[in-house]
Amino acid sequence: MKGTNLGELEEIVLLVVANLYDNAYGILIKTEIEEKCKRSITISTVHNVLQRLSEKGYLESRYSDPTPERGGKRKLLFRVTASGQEALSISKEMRDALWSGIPKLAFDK
Amino acid sequence: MKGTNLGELEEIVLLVVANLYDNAYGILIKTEIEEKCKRSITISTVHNVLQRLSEKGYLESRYSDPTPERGGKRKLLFRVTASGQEALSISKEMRDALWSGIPKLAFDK
DNA sequence: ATTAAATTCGTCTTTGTCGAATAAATAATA
DNA sequence: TATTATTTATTCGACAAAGACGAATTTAAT
Repeated sequence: MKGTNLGELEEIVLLVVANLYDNAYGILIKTEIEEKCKRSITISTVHNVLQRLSEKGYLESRYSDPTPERGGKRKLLFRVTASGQEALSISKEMRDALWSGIPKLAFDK
Repeated sequence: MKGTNLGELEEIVLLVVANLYDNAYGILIKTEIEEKCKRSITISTVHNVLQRLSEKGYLESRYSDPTPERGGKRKLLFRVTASGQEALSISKEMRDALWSGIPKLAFDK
């Protein structure tokens, strides 16, 4: 990709952040990916992608307040930007169009 | 990816090969991607992906006969394998599920 | 020989992936 | 009540896999 297209993992992370709406931060995103996508992934991989998506302008972030639990450090909360939504939509429409063009025969036999 | 997941371009190429059904070979795949996906791509990139998908067992190929045109060299024709169809379906279902879980609010600023 | 349609090679950039380091809270305890 | 765990989080550094090209090669017709 020359920087414009969404990578395979990038798209998943973006979708998961949208799913988590107001509560999207590293570890929750990780567990969500593992459950919803039946795929294991480390927390550092998640953070890496999160950072790249932010640099591309597809995510924005802010820090939450610390919570009064053991280890209740502040969290970096993410949100999909307008440009991120756009990228997701384009990607979806493109793939939907390709799927709709597949002849029955192609997949039977 | 640890070899198991479909890359972003890999998925597109797989879908385009399915679209082209009986006539999927390098250059046609390239032009098809450029038209359907509004995205430029070189022929060597296409061949590179085609080869990787074959190694992964998602595509199978055979040579056509040469055609009686100037430069009508034999073509390497591709076809999506059962395992390739499976990979495509899994990927689609996963993404559809993620899309269906996105709350309205997430995208209405 | 030349030209055209195809595929293959070699190389480099971007994404994907992880382990280990670091940070900031609460809990334990001497 | 310092100070040393423990826990939840994020950041860093390194490497593998996938994406992307230009140039080289092959094979057919002029």
